[in-house]
Amino acid sequence: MKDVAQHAGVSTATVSRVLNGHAAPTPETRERVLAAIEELGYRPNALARSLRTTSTQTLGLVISDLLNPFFAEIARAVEDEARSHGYCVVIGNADESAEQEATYVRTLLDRRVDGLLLCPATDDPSLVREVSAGGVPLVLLDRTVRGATCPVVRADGSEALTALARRLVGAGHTRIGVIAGPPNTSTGRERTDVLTGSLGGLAQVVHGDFRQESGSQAAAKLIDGGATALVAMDNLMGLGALGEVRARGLQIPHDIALAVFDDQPWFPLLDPPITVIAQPTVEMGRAAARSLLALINGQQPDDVRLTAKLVLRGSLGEAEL
Amino acid sequence: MKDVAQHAGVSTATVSRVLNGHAAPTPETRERVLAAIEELGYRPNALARSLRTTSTQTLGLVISDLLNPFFAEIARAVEDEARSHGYCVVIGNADESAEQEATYVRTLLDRRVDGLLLCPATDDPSLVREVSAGGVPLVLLDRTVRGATCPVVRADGSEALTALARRLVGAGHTRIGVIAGPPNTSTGRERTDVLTGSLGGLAQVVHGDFRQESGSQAAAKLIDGGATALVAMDNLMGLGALGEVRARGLQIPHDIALAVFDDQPWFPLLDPPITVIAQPTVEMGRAAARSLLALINGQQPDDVRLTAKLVLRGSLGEAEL
DNA sequence: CATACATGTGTAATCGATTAACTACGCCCT
DNA sequence: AGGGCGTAGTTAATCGATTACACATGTATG
Repeated sequence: MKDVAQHAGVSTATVSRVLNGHAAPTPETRERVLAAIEELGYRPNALARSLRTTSTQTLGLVISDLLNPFFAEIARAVEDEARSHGYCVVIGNADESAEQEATYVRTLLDRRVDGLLLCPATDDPSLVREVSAGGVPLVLLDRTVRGATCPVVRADGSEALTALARRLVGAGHTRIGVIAGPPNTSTGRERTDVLTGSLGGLAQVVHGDFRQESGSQAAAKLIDGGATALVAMDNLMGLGALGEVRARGLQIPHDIALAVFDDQPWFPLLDPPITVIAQPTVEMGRAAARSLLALINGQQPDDVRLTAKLVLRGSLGEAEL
Repeated sequence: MKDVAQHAGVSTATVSRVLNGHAAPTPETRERVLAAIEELGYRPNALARSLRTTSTQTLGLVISDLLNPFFAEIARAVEDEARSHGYCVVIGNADESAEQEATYVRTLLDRRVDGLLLCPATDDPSLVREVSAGGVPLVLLDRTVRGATCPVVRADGSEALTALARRLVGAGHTRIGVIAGPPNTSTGRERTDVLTGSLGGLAQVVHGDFRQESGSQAAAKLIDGGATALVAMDNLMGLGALGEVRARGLQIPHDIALAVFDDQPWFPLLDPPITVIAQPTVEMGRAAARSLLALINGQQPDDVRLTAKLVLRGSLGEAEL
C-alpha cells in the first residue's frame, strides 16, 4: 500500500479512501491512485484489513458431513446467499464427531468469522454456550440443542411422518422397521418419536448413526425381525438399507416397502422410484444464512420452521393407492 | 494478550513465547501464564498472528461444483490430509464458471492462503499465471491448463476407456453415443479423444457441460440418432442420461447399453448396476494436498498420475461376457 | 575480583491496513 | 483585508500478535 501511495504521490490514507469509496478524494486524485494500483498489481491484504476493522466478511459453517448430499446442498445454498451479500463462507467438516466439531468451531472463532452456522453433532449445549459467551453471532441449522438460546432454522417433518404412518398402517403393515438417527441429536430423536407415536405399537426401532454402514446393519436386523416395511431417517442410512434389501434379493415393494427421509436426485431413477420425505434444503440454507446476517446486523431474527413434504413414488406399494 | 500478560505479571513477549513453545520461559513462569490464559479464556487472534508471520496455515481449494459427489469426495480427502498436517482448508465453489472461479481465487489470495489447489474450469492458463506471478504455491487437481508450469495431480482413464471401447465394439455396437465434457477442459477433451479414437468411426459425440441437465439433452439427441450404447463422461451427465433412458422406458442393457465415468455409491443399486470407470478420488485429494504442502515447504513435487479403473457391473449387457 | 557467557524476560519495531485529528489551501462575505 | 468555513490530504495511533535486540541476573573462568 505504501508503494501505491508513493507511486501516486499521495499518502496511504488517501489510497485507503479510494479503496473504500470514501467521500473525500478528488476525481483526479482517485484516477491517479487507481492507475498506480493497476500498474503495481496491488491487492489489499485482507488479514490486515480485518484486524483493523474487526470484520472478516466471512461466515463459518460447521456441518456434520460434506459427503452427505443433504449437507452439501445446504452448504451450497448458504454460500450462494452469503455471497450475494458480500460474505464468504468457510466450511468445516465435523464428520459426525462432537470433538472434531468443537475443534472446528474454535478454529473458526480464532479466525474471527463474523458469525457461525452450526449443525450440532449432539444436543449437548456446551459448545453453543461457549460460542455465545464469546459474543459471536450463532444460528443453528437442521438440528438444535437442549435449551438453545440462539435462532434455529429447521424443517418440520411431523406432518409428513404422520401421513406416512397412516398409509403404512392403512396398508396393513404390522411390523414396521424404523432406522432411526442417533437419539442424542434433535432430528434423530424427534423424527423417530413422531413416527413411532403415530404407528402405535407397530414400530420396531433400531438406531443408526446417520451413515450408510449403520443403515445396512439396521436394515438387516429389522428384516430378520420380520419387518415388512422400512423407514430410514436420513438418506445415507436409506442408501445402506437399500443395499441390504438388494443384497438379499428382496423386491420393493412386493417383499418390503421402503421410505426414506431426505430426497436425492437418483431416487426417482430406481425401480420402483423411492418414496421420500423431502426437506427444502435450499430454503433451509438460504434462511439460515439470512438469519445469521440479520443477527450480525444487530437484529433479532425469529426461528425458522420450514415444512418437509411426503413425496409418493411407488416404493410403498399398495400403501400409496 | 495484554490482559493475560498483566494477569500473569509478565510481558506480552513472554506470553507469546509460552504460546509458541519457545525455549526460554521458566517452567514456573510458563505455569503462571497458562493459568492466566485458562482463567481469562484467552484465545489468540489468528488474524494478527498471520499478519505478523505471513503464514495462515490455510490451503485454498477451488472446485468446480460442491454438489458433484466426485468433487465433494476430493474436498473431503484434501481436508483430511491437510488437517493431519495442521492446515485448514477453505473451499471455494466455482460452479463451473470461469468468472466465479477467478473471483474465488482472488479472494483466497487476498486472505493470504499459504497455497492453492485448483480444479480449473477451463484450460485457459491466464488465471494460473496470475497466481504463479503472485508467488503463491499452486497445484492443479483433476484438470490441467495449457502449458501448465505447476504440479498437476490427476487420474488417467486412457486404459479403462480403451478397454471399454474394445468391449463395446466387440459386442457389435455400431452407433455409440458419447456424452462428452466441455472441449475447453482437459478432462473433457482427453477422455473424449481417447474413447472416440479407440472406437474408430463408430462414435457419435455430443458435448455437455458436466451437469445433469446437459446429460439428459445429450442422451436424447444420441438416442434419437440411433445409438445403441451411451457413455457419459462424468457422473452428473450420467445421472441425466439415465433419467432420459428411464423416461423413454428403455431397458438397460437390452435396449441400450450404458457406462459412466466416475463411480457413485448408488450405481451398484440400480437394476442392472451401472458399469463405470472409477477414479481414485480419495487418493487424488490426498496426493494433491501432499504435493501442495511439499511445494509450500520449498520442495519440487512431481506430477502425480493415478489410474482410473473399469468396473464391470452389467449395464453393458453382452459386452461384458 | 573482574570478565565472559548463558539464561530468562522486557522493550519496542513490525506486519498492512483504517481512521480520528489535524493542517493547508482556497473561497466567500462583510 | 481579514475572519470563517469547507474541502482535500497528511500524520500518527491502532488492531493483536511475533521477535530482534537490550538488559539484568547468576554462574563459570582466568
